[in-house]
Amino acid sequence: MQSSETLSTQEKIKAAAREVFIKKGYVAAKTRHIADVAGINLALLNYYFRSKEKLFHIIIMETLAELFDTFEAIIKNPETSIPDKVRLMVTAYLDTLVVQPDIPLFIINEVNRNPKLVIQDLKINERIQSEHFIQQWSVFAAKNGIPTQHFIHILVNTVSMTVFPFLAKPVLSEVFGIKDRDFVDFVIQRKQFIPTWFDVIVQSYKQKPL
Amino acid sequence: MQSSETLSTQEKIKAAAREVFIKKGYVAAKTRHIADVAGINLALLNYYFRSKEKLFHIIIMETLAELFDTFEAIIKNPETSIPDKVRLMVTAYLDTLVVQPDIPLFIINEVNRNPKLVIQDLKINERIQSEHFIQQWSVFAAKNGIPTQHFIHILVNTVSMTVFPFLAKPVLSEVFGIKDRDFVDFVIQRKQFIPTWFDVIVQSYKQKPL
DNA sequence: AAATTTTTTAATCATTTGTTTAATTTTTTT
DNA sequence: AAAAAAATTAAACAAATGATTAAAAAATTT
Repeated sequence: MQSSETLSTQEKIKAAAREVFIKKGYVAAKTRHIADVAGINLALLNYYFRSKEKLFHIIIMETLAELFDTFEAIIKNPETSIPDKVRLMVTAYLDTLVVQPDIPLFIINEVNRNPKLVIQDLKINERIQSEHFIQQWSVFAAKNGIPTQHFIHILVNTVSMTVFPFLAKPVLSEVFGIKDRDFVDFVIQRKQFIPTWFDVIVQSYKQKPL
Repeated sequence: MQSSETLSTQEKIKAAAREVFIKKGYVAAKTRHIADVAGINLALLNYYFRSKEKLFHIIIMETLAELFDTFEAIIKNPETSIPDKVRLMVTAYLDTLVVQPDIPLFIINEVNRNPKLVIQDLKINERIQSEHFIQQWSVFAAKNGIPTQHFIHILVNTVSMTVFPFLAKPVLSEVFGIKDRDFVDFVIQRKQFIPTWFDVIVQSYKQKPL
């Protein structure tokens, strides 16, 4: 076990690569910058990881894996209701993103740059398609009068409301004067609000179907 | 007046630059690629626009200006109610984005890369702060029991639900099998749904305040 | 038609950037 | 301690890239 001051060279490079790639994106990230941040000689990057591309692949895969681990654990839990799962999901992701606010733009950029990446190397389809969750949603939807095709809309709404503020952060900052500290408060408020809005949208189907 | 086949060299460069910058982003866009798409000699790009940076600045400013023209026109219209404005806004932007789906990621990337750009060169603050709109929202919020601080949340929700699907398009495509044609249908459905969800969220404040 | 200006082109420059090489230092094994 | 292996470094390479230059071609003005 190593202390945080005595990371191995490999670990220093990975930590620096994670920081730089997530902040700048693949194209704008430069190997010399990563080497500087890691405090190592440039050649060591290729010595340990062969190429920028290969190093990047490791970083984005680890980042995506962490996010999907959370997702998978929550939707596959047989103990929680659908609204519980939404609340857990929103809370988990907002807690993560508050301390790593650059992750959404990073992921979205790289998935757009290479869409096959997601489905090929990670086997997301298998991981997302949980029998339990599909079944649970069907029951929930039926009980609330929600048409099957609306699953994707409601899912997109929830993810949108959770993730989009991090993409729009500079706009909120410059146009609405929401500085870093205010932004954290703003996001913390949404941990409560978003699950409520989810409920409100769901309830609306019972009252008057769209 | 020139026909579309006989654009001036300047116009050909701008059209190509718009296409390439929006598709690739500033860093990944290469001047030689822009020149190729425009069908002109590379040196002409610098002859007419001095530098890649200056050309880019023109493109992003024009793109932002178009989007804000729409926004300004809608919120400053004294004839329409708040729900009307939401509906008009959602419809206008979804219609635009269906034919130019790469714009959201382009804007978000470049605003994140240089946040000052938005507030400095465009004077967005002045344009957004409409006395009429602020007044109208105050009345609307009071009538529906919406706390003042929730304005920003509800605005962010509406924009999130409208814009985010275009950022997540490859995920929807690869993970949920929503191909190009399906995506257009999906977005068209949301032209109706999002204003309804806005109403639903607003209504929820009357019934039981958060 | 001649002169002048504008536009276009091919070639080149200077810098950046990902990667490699060969030598040196450090660590591990014998 | 000697030998072998692993890690590190400085230097350099090759390709890509934004920009410039000087000459040629085209258009405009005189």
